[in-house]
Amino acid sequence: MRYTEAHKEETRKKVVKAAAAAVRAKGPDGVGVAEIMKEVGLTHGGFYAHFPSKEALVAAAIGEAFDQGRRRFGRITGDLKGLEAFAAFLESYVSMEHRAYPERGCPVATIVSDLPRQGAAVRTVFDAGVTGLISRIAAWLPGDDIQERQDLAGSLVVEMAGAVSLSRAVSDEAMAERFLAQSRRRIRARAGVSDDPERTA
Amino acid sequence: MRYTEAHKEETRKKVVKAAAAAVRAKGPDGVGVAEIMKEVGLTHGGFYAHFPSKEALVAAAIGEAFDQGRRRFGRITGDLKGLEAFAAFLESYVSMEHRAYPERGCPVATIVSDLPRQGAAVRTVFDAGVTGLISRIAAWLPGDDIQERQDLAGSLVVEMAGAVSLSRAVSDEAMAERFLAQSRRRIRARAGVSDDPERTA
DNA sequence: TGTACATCAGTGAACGCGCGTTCACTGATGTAC
DNA sequence: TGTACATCAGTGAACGCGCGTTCACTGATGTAC
Repeated sequence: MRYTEAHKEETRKKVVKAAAAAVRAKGPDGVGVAEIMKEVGLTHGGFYAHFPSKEALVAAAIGEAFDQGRRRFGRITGDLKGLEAFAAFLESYVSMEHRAYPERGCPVATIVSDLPRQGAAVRTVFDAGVTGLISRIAAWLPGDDIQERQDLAGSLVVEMAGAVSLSRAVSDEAMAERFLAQSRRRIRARAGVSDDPERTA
Repeated sequence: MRYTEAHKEETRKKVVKAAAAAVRAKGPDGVGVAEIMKEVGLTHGGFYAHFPSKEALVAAAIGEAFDQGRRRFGRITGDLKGLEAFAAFLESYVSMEHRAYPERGCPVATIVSDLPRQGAAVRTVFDAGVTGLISRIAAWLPGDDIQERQDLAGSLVVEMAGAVSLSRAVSDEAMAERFLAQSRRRIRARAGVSDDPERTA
């Protein structure tokens, strides 16, 4: 079979990408190695040519999920700066759309409560992802006190991710929508975003 | 073996109680039927004399966890009323103590992200639990507009549960403590609780 | 009051299943000569 | 330029394990007579 030089790296990427979606959709313990390999068109036996263990894959997958989030929200905010960028990010994050597609959404909202049960490698990647996310948001907030911006950003992330994960946890769609709408409105107020007239309260 | 009339009911209660702790500690899919029966001093075979399936046990366990929460926070708030009761509840909920003991904590903060993967019976119980929790908090908030109080309570629960679950998800204790302290401070401000001098910002 | 039988919570072996991981093997291609 | 060998990503059978669930059985007690 012997493949070209770049082939192995490409396969690895495909596996990580598939895992990044699967981990968010079904949780780290809900996905199987065989299942992910099959999605990529391979058999499970070949897995260990790429990863030393399932845990290593889960760690890589969560890292990839955070990277996707970064790129995605870079695209969403576009050329916007400061609070306008944050407002755009917020609308897209705290939304029924985000709720509906965990497999391509923010890993924080998807797997928070799975994390305490994960191994050290996974948790390290998650810590870094959360720190990065908060720093990016802090950079959009006004004010000279960096620590204060960081702290506010942390609290905003807590409510944003909390709203999306709780909206997914309840099966009543109306309740879910209410959580999201309320959190969106209140987060906007807390961050100092001026009210958007097209939005309902 | 034949037992007294009340015996079966007592056994059932013990099983549910053990499950309520285990489900919060390890997640609904992380606990085994055999493990829980063993904790109660029985063998796994007898399980199906009490429950039709594992899912039924998980549903009962989550209901029990919400009930425990209700009793627990009734104890904590004591004779306090209105915002004072809420403030006491908040201090105890958004705390390192709560973070450290998921097995006796609020089920919302413990298993949010497991819920979308659970069956209908479990999700129904969870919906009811969340609704009850929010209503109790809404009753403590000031204002005449019931809907507005309910909405604010929802947003507060989102941040409270979000803060505790995110604080558990990160392994860095300092980061965890910061999340909790910041959320506590900002939730107090949002709910209109007057600043408590003994507390650091 | 005494005896035979019914009840049923709990036992423990067994089931089928899916999991993570291991391993001997394959075979197309790169490399050495 | 041609031939022999080494490489190694991927295959597929097999492993040990723990899971939820089933089931024939037990045996102390309640009930019928």
